[in-house]
Amino acid sequence: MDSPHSPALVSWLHLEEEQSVSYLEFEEKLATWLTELAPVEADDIELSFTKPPKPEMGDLAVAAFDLAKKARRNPAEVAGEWKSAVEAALAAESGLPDWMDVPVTEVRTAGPYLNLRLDAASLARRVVREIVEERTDYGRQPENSGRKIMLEYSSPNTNKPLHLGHVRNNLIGMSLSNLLSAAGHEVVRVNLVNDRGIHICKSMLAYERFGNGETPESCGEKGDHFVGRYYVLFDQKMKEERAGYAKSHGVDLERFSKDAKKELEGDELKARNKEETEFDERFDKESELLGAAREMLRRWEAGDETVLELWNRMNGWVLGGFKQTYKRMGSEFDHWYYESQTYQLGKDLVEKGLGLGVFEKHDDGSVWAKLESKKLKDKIVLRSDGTSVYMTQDLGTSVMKHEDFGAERSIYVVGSEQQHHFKVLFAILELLQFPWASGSYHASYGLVTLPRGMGRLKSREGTAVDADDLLDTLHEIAAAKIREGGYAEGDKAIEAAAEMIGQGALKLYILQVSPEKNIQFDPKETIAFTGDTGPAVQYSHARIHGIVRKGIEQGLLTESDVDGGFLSLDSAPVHLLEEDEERDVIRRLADFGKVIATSAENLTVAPVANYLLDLTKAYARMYHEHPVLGAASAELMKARVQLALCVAQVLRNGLAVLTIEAPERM
RNA sequence: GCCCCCGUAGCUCAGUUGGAUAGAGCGACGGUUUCCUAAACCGUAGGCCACAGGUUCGAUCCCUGUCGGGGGCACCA
Repeated sequence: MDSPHSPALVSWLHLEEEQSVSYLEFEEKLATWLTELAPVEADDIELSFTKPPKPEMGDLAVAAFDLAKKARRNPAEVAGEWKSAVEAALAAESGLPDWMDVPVTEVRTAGPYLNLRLDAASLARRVVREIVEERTDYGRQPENSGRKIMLEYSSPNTNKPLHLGHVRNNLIGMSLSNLLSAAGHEVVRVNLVNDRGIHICKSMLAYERFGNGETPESCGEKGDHFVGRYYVLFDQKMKEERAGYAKSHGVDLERFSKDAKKELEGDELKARNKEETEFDERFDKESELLGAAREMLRRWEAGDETVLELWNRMNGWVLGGFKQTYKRMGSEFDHWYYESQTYQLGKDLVEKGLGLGVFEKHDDGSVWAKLESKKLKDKIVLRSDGTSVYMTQDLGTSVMKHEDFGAERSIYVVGSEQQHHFKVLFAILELLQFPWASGSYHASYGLVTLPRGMGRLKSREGTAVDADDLLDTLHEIAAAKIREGGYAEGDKAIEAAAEMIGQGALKLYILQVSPEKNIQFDPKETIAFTGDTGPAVQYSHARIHGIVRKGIEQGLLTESDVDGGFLSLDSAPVHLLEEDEERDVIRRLADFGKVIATSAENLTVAPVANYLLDLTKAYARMYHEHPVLGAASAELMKARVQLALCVAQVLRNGLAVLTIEAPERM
């Protein structure tokens, strides 16, 4: 790689540059160095390291398959020559390259593989130094990508409270923002609130008719649950009306029930289904309640003041409730968009697109996007009555978002059920020739389903697992566990710990699963707190701080020893850490930056979550085998304390990406 | 009918972007406690990586097909 600096400047910068090289960059340099030594010209081959299957085989492995293929030779033979070349370079009189502050101490071949062993003491010193110097920045890449990335997530409807699906959405959105920011990008987090439409009018109408002027304050209810209750009430009243309608029209609704249909087959079933849709269509047209809701929407769009006033009041209640939940979960946004303010925007765009031939007006006045060239079905963008649809609104908002922030990439965190919508959206944006359209990306994720028989966590509204209920339940279970085990004292401390642990359990449980997969959500497993769980990671972190406290108590360490959170680099001889379990932990600590970088490239935080679980286990093994405070010498004790503190720092940094708190005591 | 995603231990999930002997947790069975928090550690059992072809020196990973599960293909959002 060419340096942008002149040779003189580089030499002047030398010391500083060397220090700022992260372990991640060290591995990259090592890879290019190896490429140059390869017995086959390999400029076009990108070497990547893997881990040998067994630790005693070495620290890094490279396969010679690609080289061998290029030279049409035997891989093992190529590896053998390669090994000789590397050994010669290591033994050269000119010494090792300046950047190689962790020397390669051994090169071995195992068939087609080249296994390298790194000097353990140097590696320990280097990794520990990097962590101690960078602390919360360890694993982060400098903010030099020059890329601004916009992330839209959460996107709630203001007619009912947040549910389990929103929880996954928020967790993915929050953690992905943190991850991309850690990878050196500038991130803008945006929430597009869906605060308008017929569903909003339903809860408004129910409130207007049956609310008797009560408010969230008057009945001590969280605003979003309050409004959600009326949304459910609307549905109930609709069902009642439907039943009455059926009766007065001589239709037996029992005929449409699942039980009744179970006995039908083929044409009979088809006929019955048709009968049902026809009935529903008729009822739809004639329903008094639905008609009133539609009328309300018309008045809303016409700017009717009483409707707008009610809408404002109820939206305020819901948003107030959402903000409480967001705050509790740690969800933050840089900017909020409201559909009520953006839903008209797309119309101008459509006008413009008509000129470009992207859209086409039909005889009935409706306007369609022509998508044949993208191998998609045409999509309506303006109804025959001139009103806009979801797609129109999203087109407008996309343009507005880009005008406001000019992000190079725009990521939409939205469930996989909307894959088709985004495929169409991006296709239209491209046809409209927005240069930034290709930077659009749908970060899709799967559903969260419950195992059957899980009624306990169903929401107050009875439709889905309510987010607040879920957080409360986890909190309570954690609190009970803490009381039982006597892990904390005082109500305040118990409550605080319970909240951290309950959320840690939930967040890690959800984030460790790859986003594209559906999650089978089993609350029991989430709050087990043992094994591969968030609390286990948090617990490791807390115990490390417990060790330091104990060390000070026992007079083995002084307050000033660990003044800055770590021991000083001089006082902790980490090169003494030679046990297998210690080396394993050090190697894992070194890998953190790579995990962050590749996870960011792949737009998923799941590997970060799994990395933390693995690090936790590796640490537990080490801790179990090798006493820290009871180490054979004071020197070794300090080295182990330092390593433990490094583990705690990396756990903390990783948990921070996942928006999980790292408690110092539990 | 067409499109997208998923299928790995009894259950819930990882799997270094195609490489060496496929890994965890839970559950089961057995062990470890005068020792820094047992919310722990160690061991045993448990696998045709859904199935069948193909590409490749090499496939859990890529391609095609079949089966199974989920989601979608609105003048709903």
